[in-house]
Amino acid sequence: MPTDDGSPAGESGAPRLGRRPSTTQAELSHVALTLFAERGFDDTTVEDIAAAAGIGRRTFFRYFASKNDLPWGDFEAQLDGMRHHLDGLPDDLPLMDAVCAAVIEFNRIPPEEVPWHRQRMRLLLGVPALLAHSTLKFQAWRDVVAEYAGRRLGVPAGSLEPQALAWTMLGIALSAYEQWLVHEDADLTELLESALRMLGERFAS
Amino acid sequence: MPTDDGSPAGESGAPRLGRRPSTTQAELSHVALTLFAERGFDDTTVEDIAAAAGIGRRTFFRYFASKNDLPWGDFEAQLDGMRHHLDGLPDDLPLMDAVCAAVIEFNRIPPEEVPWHRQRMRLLLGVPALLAHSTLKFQAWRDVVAEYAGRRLGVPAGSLEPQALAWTMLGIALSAYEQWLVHEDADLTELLESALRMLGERFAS
DNA sequence: ATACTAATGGCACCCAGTGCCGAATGGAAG
DNA sequence: CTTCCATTCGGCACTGGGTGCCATTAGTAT
Repeated sequence: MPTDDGSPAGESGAPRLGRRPSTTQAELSHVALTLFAERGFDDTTVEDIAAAAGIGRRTFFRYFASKNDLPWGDFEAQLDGMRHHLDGLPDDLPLMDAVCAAVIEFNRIPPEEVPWHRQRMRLLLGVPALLAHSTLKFQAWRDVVAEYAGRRLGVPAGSLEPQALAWTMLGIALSAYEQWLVHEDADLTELLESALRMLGERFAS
Repeated sequence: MPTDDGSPAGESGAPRLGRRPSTTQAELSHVALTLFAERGFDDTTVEDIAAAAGIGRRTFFRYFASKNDLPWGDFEAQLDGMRHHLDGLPDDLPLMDAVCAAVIEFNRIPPEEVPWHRQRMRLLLGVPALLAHSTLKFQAWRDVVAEYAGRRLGVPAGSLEPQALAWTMLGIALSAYEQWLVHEDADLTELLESALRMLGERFAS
């Protein structure tokens, strides 16, 4: 499963042994997203993608576990980034502030990548099959938040408080994303901050 | 599509015309849940279920749009119930209190149905394929909450506030469910109240 | 050249889901 | 009882995602 291979293109020092991979996850992802934009997700078969990338259908499934994983790229790496960011926050920062900061930071995207990311998210949240599949990815995201919260609160990550907090954060982030997709000119960071602020005000009744 | 037929067994006044359905959604659902409990969801094929129910594979798909829908029963009817309950709440009840009350009411289950419901939810939240599919069902649930909140706030249901609120409520409910599934003796209503209280306290920092 | 390693991709297979269409089952009209 | 009609049933063939198996290919090391 090259899906979890950290060195897909083979730049690392290791002299490389055996036949080299003929493509990369990123390459496949790119090819696929292009096809999706042209014909739509459902009308693009795995065979189409494999053909467009010049590999066999069977080989495709060695790079991605499923067609649904294509738009996600290397999500695990991003999660590691968030974990790292959370660990670097000072302990005297209130838990909520820390988590909010992490959510905002996690979703900060460089201006030049905005159109690209928009298209990706429009797919993920707009295509039912992808939206459904995304739940499994978001579960991993929630785990990151819950583990941090659990550590800070001195309770198991699986207990109610961390879990509820993680779910809430996911909800806030996704509703901000929905707004972002609808309003072409909106700024994601501002939407996130606004949504977080709203929640605080509404609950502090 | 008998899936949205309100009178599956034919008790309504209409004299019935043409051949009568040979089974019902509820019957199929029951048969399937039994098989799932025995062999597990993934190891039970639609053909198995159809055979156990004494119908053809093709006919199965006239009662349920997908294998994933089996554990859900008539979710739409329950949503109607929640809509109705929300509409009946007094207008001077603060929005948050109203929504919290509705969430708790929606998830109140008669004691005799607890074991059954536990098994259903254990499936829905434990089997990846079902968890993914559930996102689509929860979307409808969120819409109910968001529409009420939008009406109360005088803004479109699709705007940030109602959406964020609906997401948050879903998150709270699901984290309470997770606890409920882990702790055999826990009371769902208490868990929900506890989770909602927690959120209020944490955000009122 | 040989041996070893790793990726490729064809083939057959399973399963979910769908379109098509004739057969079965009922009530109502003659 | 027969005819007509509405509705469901279910077989058949097909698409498309995903997997196990295994021979083939393309590299490195000796």
